[in-house]
This record gives sequence, structure tokens and C-alpha cells, in this order.
Amino acid sequence: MPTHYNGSLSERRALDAYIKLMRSTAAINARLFPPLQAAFGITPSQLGVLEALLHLGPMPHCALAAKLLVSASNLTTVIDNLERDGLVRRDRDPKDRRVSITSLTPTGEARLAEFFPQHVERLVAAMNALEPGEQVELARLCRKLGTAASNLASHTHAD
Amino acid sequence: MPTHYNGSLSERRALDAYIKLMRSTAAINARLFPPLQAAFGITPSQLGVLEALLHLGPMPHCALAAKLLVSASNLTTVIDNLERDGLVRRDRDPKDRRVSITSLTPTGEARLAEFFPQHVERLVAAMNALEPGEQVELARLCRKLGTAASNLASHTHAD
DNA sequence: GGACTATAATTCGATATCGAAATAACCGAT
DNA sequence: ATCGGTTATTTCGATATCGAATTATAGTCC
Repeated sequence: MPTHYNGSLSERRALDAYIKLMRSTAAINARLFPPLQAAFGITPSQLGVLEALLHLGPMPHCALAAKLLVSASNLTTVIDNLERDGLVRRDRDPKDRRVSITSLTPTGEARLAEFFPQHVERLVAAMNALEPGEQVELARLCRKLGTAASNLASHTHAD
Repeated sequence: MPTHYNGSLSERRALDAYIKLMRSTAAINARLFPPLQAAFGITPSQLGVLEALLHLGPMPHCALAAKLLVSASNLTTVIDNLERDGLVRRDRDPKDRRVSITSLTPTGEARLAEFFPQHVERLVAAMNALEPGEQVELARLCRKLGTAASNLASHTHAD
């Protein structure tokens, strides 16, 4: 008589999907990043920054933080380390001197060229555990889920 | 004439699925954890530990680390903080004095009871952006993906 | 039973991450 | 031209995270 568990069936379905979602991302990233870090000393966060700069060009700090979905203060730390290693540089925007624009250095571009193809290869290999149609379906479901989660602003005030 | 991009179509499919997978987990967790942390001071990692102890009972350190897919050294830090706050306790296993067994304290159980139902509610609400059938399909795809990624041991030696 | 090996947990140093507070620069109104 | 509010970035303190090294205990082999 599971009267206490009235939502249990749909709850278990949702929880199961959530857990598998979290585990699959953890498992994939556990395959993807350790080789990168061991061979090139590049952390996942650093890769995110380098990749964004490669694809989108030099960017203001806050735009980069928004793009990567991380806090500005966190990004400061990551860029500090990349700058120390000579992979990126910061310049003040002459139009608005509050703004710090980060860009790849030639060294950064060269480093990226060394490891990026391999990284993409590993990524594609990992995703190829799914058939093409399944990849498309996964992308669709994740987009639907992510969009909904992003749009829920602050509906969480319990009644 | 995209001769340079010979793998481009299947690559883009895989990359797209990967990106949406990562973004959806980030978006969902961004909805789930800040309220928990603001109202109860519980971090995501701490929740993981408390939840495992609730469902599985007292556990050796290394078993807990394996369960949560985190390193033992990381787990030490998380448990240190939980112990400091009185939510868990450590006891040496009398059978093997190397082993540290972590368990919930009455305070920990009480705290869990305060916030866990709300948390599950938020989680289910977030996942309900997908229809029941879609949740099942997402779970299947993620399980397939995660299992494959876990089984690839070290096939990454480039030729 | 003493030496060697293996395993459990912690410590250590580095990076990442957040929110709150501090700084600096811009902008609008007067 | 200044006051006050806004926005961009950094700083600070706390937690998380990992791998490598360390410490403590078990187990094994002779």
C-alpha cells in the first residue's frame, strides 16, 4: 500500500533519467580530459576558453563567461593561468576601459593545433557508441531539457 | 569542395550531441543546487555523500569514492567538512583498521529529511520538461553512452 | 616472525569554482 | 562637472577536485 509514494512511478522515471544523464557526462569526460591534461597540461576549463577564442575570436571577459556558463570570478582564475603560460593575453578595450579583451597568442594557437584534432577524435569516438540517429535524438532531448531548465527563472518558490 | 573536412558531417553530429549533453547537465544543475546551497549550506558533493549514505547505509571510504566516481582524496575533503558540521561520522573498521567507515549522524538524517523531498521535487520538475517516453529514451541513450565510455579502458594510444 | 608487497586513507600542491565585496570606469541627470 | 547608479573585472574566502607522495595496516612468502 504505497500511499506515501503516490508520485513514485513518475518520480523514479525522472530520477533514473537524471542519474543516467549525470553519469554519462561524467564517464565521457573521464575519458576525454585526463589524456589532454597528462600530455599537454591543459585542464577542461582551459580547453573551454581556448576553444571559444579559436572559434569566436578575441572576446570581452563577461562575454566569455556567459558563453562558457561560468562565473566571471572563476574565469579570472582560469585566464590568469593561461596568461601565465603564455597561451592567451589580455588587452583593455580602448572604447571602454573597464573591459578586458582576451585573445589567443601565437603560442596558444600553436598549442591548440597540437592537441585539438586528437581531442575531437576522442570525442567523436566516444559519441560513436551511439548510432547516428541516436546521436541526433540525444541532442534533441538534451536541447529540450536544457532550454526548459534555462528558462525556468525563479519559479521555485514553494507554495 | 570541403576535401579538408572529410569527416565533417559525422563529426558535427557527434560534436553537436556532445555539446548539448554537456549544456543540459550544466543547465539542470544550475537550477537544482543553488537553492540547496543557499537555504541549507549543502554543496552538490555533500549531497552526493549524504544521499549515498542514506540509501546504502554506512560505507568504507573507498567504496563511497567508487560509488560517487570521485577520487579518494577528494572524498576525504568533502567528508572532513560534513564531519565538522556534524552530519556524518567516521569509525575505524575493527576488522581492518585501515578502513574508515562513514555513516550519517542523527543530525545528518534530520537535515536530509528537511531538504531532500524539496530537492527531489525540483529534480522531477526539471526532468518533466520531457515527456515520460522521452525520459525513458534519454535514460537509454545515456546508459548506452556511459557504459561504452566506461568500458574503453586505454585505447587512446595514437598510432 | 621478519621483509616485501599490496591496499586504505590522508596530506600536499595545484587548479577550479562560486558568491560577496571591492575597484574602476562609464553614463545619465541635473 | 559632479553625483549617483550601473556595469566590468578582480580580489577574497570557502569548497571541490585531482594526482602524487605519505602513512598505516594487512597479507604473503621464505
